Amino acid sequence: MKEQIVELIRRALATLPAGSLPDPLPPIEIERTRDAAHGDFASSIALKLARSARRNPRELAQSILAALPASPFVARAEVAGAGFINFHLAPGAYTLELQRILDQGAAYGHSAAGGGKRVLVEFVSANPTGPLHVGHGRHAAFGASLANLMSAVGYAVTREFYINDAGRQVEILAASVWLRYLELCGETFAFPSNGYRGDYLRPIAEELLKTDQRRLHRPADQVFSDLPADAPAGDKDKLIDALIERARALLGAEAFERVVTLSLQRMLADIRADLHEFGVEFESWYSERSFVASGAIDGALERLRAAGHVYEKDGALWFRASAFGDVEDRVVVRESGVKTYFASDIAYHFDKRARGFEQLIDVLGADHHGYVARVRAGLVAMGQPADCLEVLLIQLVSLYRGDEKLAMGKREGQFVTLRQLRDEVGNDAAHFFYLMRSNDQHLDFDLELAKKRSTDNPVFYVQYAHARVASLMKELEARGLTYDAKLGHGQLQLLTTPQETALLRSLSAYPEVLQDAARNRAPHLIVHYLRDLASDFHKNYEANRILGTPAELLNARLTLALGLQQVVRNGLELLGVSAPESM
RNA sequence: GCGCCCGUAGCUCAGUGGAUAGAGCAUCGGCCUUCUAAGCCGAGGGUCGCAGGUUCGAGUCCUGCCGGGCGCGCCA
Repeated sequence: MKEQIVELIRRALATLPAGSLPDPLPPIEIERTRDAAHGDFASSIALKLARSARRNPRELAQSILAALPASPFVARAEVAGAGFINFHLAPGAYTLELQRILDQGAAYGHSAAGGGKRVLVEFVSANPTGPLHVGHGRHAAFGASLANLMSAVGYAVTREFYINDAGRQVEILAASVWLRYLELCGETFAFPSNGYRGDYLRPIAEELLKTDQRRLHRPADQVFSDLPADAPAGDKDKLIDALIERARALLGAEAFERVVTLSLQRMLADIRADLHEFGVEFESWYSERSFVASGAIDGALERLRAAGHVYEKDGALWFRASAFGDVEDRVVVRESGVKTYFASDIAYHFDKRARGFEQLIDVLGADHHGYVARVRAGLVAMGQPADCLEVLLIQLVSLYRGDEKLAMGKREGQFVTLRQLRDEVGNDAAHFFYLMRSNDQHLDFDLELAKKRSTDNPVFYVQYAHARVASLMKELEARGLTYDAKLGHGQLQLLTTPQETALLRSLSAYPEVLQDAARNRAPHLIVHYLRDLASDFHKNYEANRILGTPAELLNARLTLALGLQQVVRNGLELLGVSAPESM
């Protein structure tokens, strides 16, 4: 709809004398007006062109207006204010859009604007060392919805979960499981503060006891003898490293690896199940372990070395990140010869490009912001364009129960899991609430509100609009009537009340909202739109009775209701929220 | 100290450089014979943190300051 108005202006401009306008022309932009007195759409093109054309804006607007081709969609256009051109649409333009909604159904609002560009959206990528918590839930909801959005506007999207199953944390995980196993064998000791202390490891330890019986049992004094002291007096890092070494020595490398593998498998299975239950799916689960094993990291480092972007200092190998926009250089190979996580991350991001993805989107926690510049530096050093990587940082989530803020410190070990949250408020409310705010805004998640069955609760309010239409159709049937689509579509000119007009206008904005939301990586715009749309519907529902009116009006109004229902369903789908038939 | 994010109504937040800055909640006042009152109608409520600058036009862009959050490892 918007595009049609833009096209009219484009054609009008083309008829103006060539020398009077800048070349090339700036993009023609029109926007929905805030004030109905200004019509439906407004363009400030004359204001923007006035300077370079050295003409008075209003006068320029007048000549554009005069050159505007006639269109059945535009009732009238006029110059207003400082030089705006306001377009008042013919009612037929909106009813035509309503027909388009019902013709296109689930595809309404979708476009090919993305041109099939291959985009990799990486999100969640939680360490497989514990269950997902409420913060991960926001990442999951956001990443999934963003991927849906970009897919809807024509990008070829792949969702990827990067499994951090390599490195020291994995060994800490295995050591932690083994210690729980030793407890099951009757040993008692102080659990190291840097281990994974959550109860979620106990079932894995129990499984280990079943499969291996007591073969991995070693007395606690043997395990802990001559180990560094734990924090706060000692060094918790040294302790855990020594403990890992001790476990390897006492069990043998092979047995320890088995504990690693078992632990990883169980943790990952839990994460996958959790996300699946949440309705979040990934096309790609990319294992760091196998990536490391493929030699890709050495390859990347070699590439950097060949290009002269690394140097040795203090026995370590440094990447010259400061030459590519980072604030300082970064270590890629430690003095010990062990590669840093950063080295594997450079390689990983390069690998994404090598797999043919043009645009890389990382959804990360806001605490990773310091990481963005160095990863981009790595990509640029490897010959990739700086803007191929886009990092979207997600701010923290705070849980509330009404006014009471819930403590969620990981330190206290009492973090709330995504599963607990889902169990309490349900998947729909979780998705919706996670997506209500912009990603760069802290999110206050009110559990009480999310469960409410009333208008205060936005997810309920929106779903209720959908259910109300379904209920309407049921009541229609109960009264022995049927919806006559043909009659309805032919009588849309009867939709003339202020509420109907407002609803028609709002509905027609959906494709524009999708474009905006996708372009700005902002699923929350869909949430706000749906809330407003639902409000327009409820107002109309109260003001204009549908059942009991003459057949022409009845079917016209049903058509509008069904169009609303379709758009609500489409929007909720993008958010990962269900559209119930009854509530 | 350096870096990133945030600062808009009592609260939580929208607001691709456009016209008189919006929504929900909360508060106050109304509306059920009639399709779900799980709803609707109305009212009050603003120095867009402060100060400069760019622009025909700034909540939006630039600079400086103030306040809040987060991060600054040869951890991952």
